[in-house]
Amino acid sequence: MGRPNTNRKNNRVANAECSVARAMAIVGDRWSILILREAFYGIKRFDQFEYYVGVASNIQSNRLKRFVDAGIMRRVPLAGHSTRWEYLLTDKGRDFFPAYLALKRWGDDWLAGSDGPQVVFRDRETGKDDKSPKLLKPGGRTLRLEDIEVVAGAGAVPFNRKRFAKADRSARLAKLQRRGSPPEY
Amino acid sequence: MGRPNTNRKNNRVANAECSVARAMAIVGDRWSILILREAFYGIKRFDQFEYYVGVASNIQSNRLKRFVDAGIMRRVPLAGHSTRWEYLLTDKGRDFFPAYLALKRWGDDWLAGSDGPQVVFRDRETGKDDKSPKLLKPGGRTLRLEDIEVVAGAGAVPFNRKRFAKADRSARLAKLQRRGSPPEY
DNA sequence: CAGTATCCCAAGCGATACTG
DNA sequence: CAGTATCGCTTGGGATACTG
Repeated sequence: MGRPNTNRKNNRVANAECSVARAMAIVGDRWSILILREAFYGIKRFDQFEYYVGVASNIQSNRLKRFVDAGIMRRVPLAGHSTRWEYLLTDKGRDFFPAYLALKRWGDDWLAGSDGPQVVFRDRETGKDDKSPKLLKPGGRTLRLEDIEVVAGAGAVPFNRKRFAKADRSARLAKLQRRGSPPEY
Repeated sequence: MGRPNTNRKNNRVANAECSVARAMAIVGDRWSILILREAFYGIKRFDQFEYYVGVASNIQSNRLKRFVDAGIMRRVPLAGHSTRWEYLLTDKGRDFFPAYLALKRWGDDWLAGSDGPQVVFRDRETGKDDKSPKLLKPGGRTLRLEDIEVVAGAGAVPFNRKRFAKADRSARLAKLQRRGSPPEY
């Protein structure tokens, strides 16, 4: 960090408590999300993951173990066999789907080839092909960064409690109203 | 991959075209998402990122460059200075926020400490503290993996077009109806 | 089929020093 | 302040070989 960052210890704690940092510790590498992608597409067996993801078997083995340890997948015997297995998503794993979807939506909007996305999701009820949905505000409008303000949560460590103190709100709001708009990013 | 995966070339192509894989090539490492987090919280300057993220300056320098190259941030002179800069989110960068939020929501739901999340987002309009919103179906119901079916998109490479052929739908639906429910994950 | 073991290289990362 | 340069360590990853 160039000059010593004397704050390092504080943000070590803050990062350890950051739920996004925790999520990235599980899925934040090159292959994990691709393996999850295949799981969302219905893939269950080792060799099928291998085939569709194109990852080395040692790496995949490592990732699947990590997923089982993290409670994202469970490893169950394939019906009738004692030495063959399936890797099935748990509730926790299935619940990651919206995050996958939001990532996909961003990629489709900003990184896709000119021909459009590789896959789309079709609603089972309506049969309609939809682009991955955007995050909506409860009212139904698309949620944007500008719509929100950050405040400390219930479990905030001191470092974050100070930083995002709710007390700031009135001061910050006043400032906003003087400027008439949310901060420029 | 143990035995040679003769399909490797195909999924190299398929992965290169996968918009999630592309997204992860930009933000799929330990630090990127934490730097983005700070940007979403309003941080703009090099030393402030350093302070709040706790990353080594060489790594951070590298990531900020990557972000600028990827069009997620722009580097602009700080008002009045010629040798000081700000890193501001572009539209593309700001539009990543929902993906960040979905990730956070999953982390808060499944990985947070017992005391609750570190930070919450407060709606600027209503002033209400909200958990990060879930993805909603257009109707308003929470979107779940079971609600959708995967079909090839407009830009699908042959590998994916075959795999997710829309023609499968009737066959798959019939199968589903026989079973009465979506595939077990 | 479903992995494990090994080897070796490349990249990531942290610490420190240095510069305009 | 805002980085760059360098060094050495550690991790990730690809290829191949091997096992029950």
